Amino acid sequence: MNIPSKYDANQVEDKWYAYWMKHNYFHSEPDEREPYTIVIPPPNVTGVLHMGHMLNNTIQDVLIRRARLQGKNACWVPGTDHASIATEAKVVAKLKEEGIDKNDLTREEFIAHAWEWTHKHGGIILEQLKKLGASCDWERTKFTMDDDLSESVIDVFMDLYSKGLIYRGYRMVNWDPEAQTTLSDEEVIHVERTDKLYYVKYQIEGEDNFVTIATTRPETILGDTAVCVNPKDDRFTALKGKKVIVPICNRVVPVIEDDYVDIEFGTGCLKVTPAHDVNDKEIGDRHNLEVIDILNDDASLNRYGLHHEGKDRVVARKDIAKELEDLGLLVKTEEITHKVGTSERTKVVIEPKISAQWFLKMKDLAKPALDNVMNDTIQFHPSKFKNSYRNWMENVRDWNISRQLFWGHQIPAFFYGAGVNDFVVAKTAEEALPLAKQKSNNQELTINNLTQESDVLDTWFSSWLWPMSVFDGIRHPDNKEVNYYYPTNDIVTAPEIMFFWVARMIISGYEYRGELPFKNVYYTGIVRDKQGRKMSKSLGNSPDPIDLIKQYGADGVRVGMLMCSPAGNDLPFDESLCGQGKAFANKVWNAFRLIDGWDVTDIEQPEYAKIAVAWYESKFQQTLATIEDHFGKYRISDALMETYKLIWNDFCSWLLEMIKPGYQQPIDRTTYDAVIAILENNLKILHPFMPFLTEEIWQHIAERTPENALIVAQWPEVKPINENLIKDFDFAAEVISGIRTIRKQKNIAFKDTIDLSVLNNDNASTTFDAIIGKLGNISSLNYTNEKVDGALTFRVKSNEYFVPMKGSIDVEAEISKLTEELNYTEGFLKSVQKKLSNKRFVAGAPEQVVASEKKKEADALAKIETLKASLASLE
RNA sequence: GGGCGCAUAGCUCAGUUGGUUCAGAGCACUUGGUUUACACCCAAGGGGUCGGGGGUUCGAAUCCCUCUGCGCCCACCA
Repeated sequence: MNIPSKYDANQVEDKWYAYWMKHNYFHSEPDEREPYTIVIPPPNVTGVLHMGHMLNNTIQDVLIRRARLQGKNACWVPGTDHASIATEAKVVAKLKEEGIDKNDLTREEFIAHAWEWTHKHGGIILEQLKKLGASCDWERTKFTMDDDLSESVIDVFMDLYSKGLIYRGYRMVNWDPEAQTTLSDEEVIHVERTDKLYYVKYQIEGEDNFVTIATTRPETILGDTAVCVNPKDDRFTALKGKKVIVPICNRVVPVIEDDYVDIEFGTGCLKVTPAHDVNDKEIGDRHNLEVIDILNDDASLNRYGLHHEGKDRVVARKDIAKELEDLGLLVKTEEITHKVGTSERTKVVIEPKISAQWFLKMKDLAKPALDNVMNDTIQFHPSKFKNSYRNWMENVRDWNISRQLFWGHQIPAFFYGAGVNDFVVAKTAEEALPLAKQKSNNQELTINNLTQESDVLDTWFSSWLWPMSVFDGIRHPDNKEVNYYYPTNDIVTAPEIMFFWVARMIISGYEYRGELPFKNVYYTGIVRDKQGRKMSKSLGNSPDPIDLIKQYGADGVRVGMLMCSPAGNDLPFDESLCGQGKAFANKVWNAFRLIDGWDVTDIEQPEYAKIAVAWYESKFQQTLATIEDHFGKYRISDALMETYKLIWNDFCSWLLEMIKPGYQQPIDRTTYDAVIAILENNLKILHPFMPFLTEEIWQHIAERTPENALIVAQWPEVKPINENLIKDFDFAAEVISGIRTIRKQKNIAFKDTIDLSVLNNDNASTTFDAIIGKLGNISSLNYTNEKVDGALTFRVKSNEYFVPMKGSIDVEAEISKLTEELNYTEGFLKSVQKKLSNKRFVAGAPEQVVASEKKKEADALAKIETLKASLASLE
């Protein structure tokens, strides 16, 4: 065979990905096997792969590959999200570069541009996932604006409307002046920042007296329609029933009283601007105040801004503050730290704005979604996220689902009038017309009187259906696919989108299929740099995943990412971890090269090889059980680390060293075959983590038909564990370690053989003696009944080992070593005896604990005896 | 303002119901080692009063209280 001495990851990875694709291993069709399904969290269609995607998709691929090896019908559905706001913003920016203003385009023209952009950039991210080794069923690739998925979205909208769960209302919503659309509450991020708090005097009507209010937004003064104090605040009793004059616009507004006002804050006197603050709106509603909206959609001042009309709100704020100062109405300013709502997408400060929007009533829908997470029907990993989930669900508010954008699913509603409710919900104008005639009581209506709602739906209103819609389970709830694949098994996502996405998928799942959308939710952490900062494009602290793959191989990067990513904890990413992954690939490759280079003959199997193989088989089974346990608990990092240690330490450092034939010696066929079988099992359990490397080696080991590729091999079967063998090995390993220590201390090269005598106080098994002889390069291993004079010694448990020295030994050094050990043992004995002489311990502790303490005491006593005897013989 | 979580070796983290093999792993570090797979390697070794204080218990990294320092989520205080 032609085995290269260096492992070339890039070349190997491209080769096997192409091979897997060619043989269609990733594709799934419903059959008799148990399904194992994951739907990908669809990345933004025009996005590029970042480290978060790398982590997230590596985990999904590990899970799906493992399931495939376990003989399940593994199906990983990929796809992308149209990402309404984000994509529209990109298209707007691109058009702007070309000198085109979105407002000059018709809806159809704009959407054509958006599709062009989507076709150009969409799918890049999916190609990048292939480099990572993602074994997605690419034939099933979906896009949230595919015809069938769009139709599902519209169907759901109409259904929820018919159930009375969707309504249109004139409400205070979050307005993003940059994107010029409303946002859901979840899309508003509260950011702490320091602003100025302005104290402004309002003259009391008909008096020379003033009242002072405090505000962070002096520009909104122009929209003030009242001044409010707390009725319990006796400082302001004189103000009752009076009116004040709003500065600059000189509007005369009433002084009202409301419990909402915090007596402690500012001056205890609040200006009320119902159009621009949620609380003010509520106060306004209670007191029937006029609502004066002073802003345009881009957050510049409108005609109510008077001589400030047309200025941006931020500019106007400064200018108005200046004007107030000039008027002598600005008492003072002070710094204030508070939280300001900003747009998740555009980062600009959100403007509360009253407008007519579409809402989904959430409260009743949320009920089963809450219950089934709390009772673990759907499991969260880690479970700590149940708390915040519950908190959100219990306080869930109606979901603003309309967006003033073009790119997305246009709301299927047709207006026949200007009123908030002058509409009917229908797929087409033709279907809408009779309904409109009926609802409006106007038989004269024609199709030309109908206008479709121009708003589109929130992006999440399509992704919340993803686990169902990718299997066409909305339009055809009884189709074979959805019945087979749904509910899916796992969803792997970031806690940041728990409310945006996870919660809503659970809600829609129960509403439309009456059951959970997935059984497990695995929350990944945030990928951070060494300084603990979140990796982001804007900070420029994120390595390019594709560069990493080029440098370390996809397998290396996968291992690097998983080495440090416990579920739900942030991942402090350090590129050197990828180096560790690459080193591991190299290690496995070289182990294979060693085995591959052996000359196999039909000689008899040596006893030590038989034992070594039997030991590893048990060790493998024991470790496999641990790995399965980790997987069961979604502790992927631990599963990987366990696999890593098994292969590096137990397989390479111990087993291969134990059975390795001497220089230019052949190996017997029995051992060789056993080692190949062992290697194959190792490759199987390593495959989910390092798919490329393992397939490469697998295919080198033997000629494989496509049916016998590693990717579709069978997960190792469970066999009984010989625990005595493992125990005996551990003992032998300590002996070998003791020999190595003496060699190092005395500078005895490995190639020089040594003799070893044993005083077998511990009655230790002799099973591994041949192996001790081999790995210790022992010329003769003798059992003895008495101490050996003039020898170096070490102890394992209560066994004593003697390495006779030909020349003189360093008596002083031996004495000090033994004395140190004696002192330690005596101290240890003392603490054990103290415990045993405590009556309450003996009475209170479980029997086995007491017994073990007694055993410790006896062992220590025996050890002290032998140590003393050794010392005596030296002195 | 409400809620949740974290603090264990230089770094990143395990440590399940308090008790055998409880103070661990990987990396890093120190020392030695290359004719016989791998220096992306092998071997040996050092390193922690388990954040501070108090309590419960025969016994606490583990349970309780408290303090300190971080992190996250939610929330309409101008």
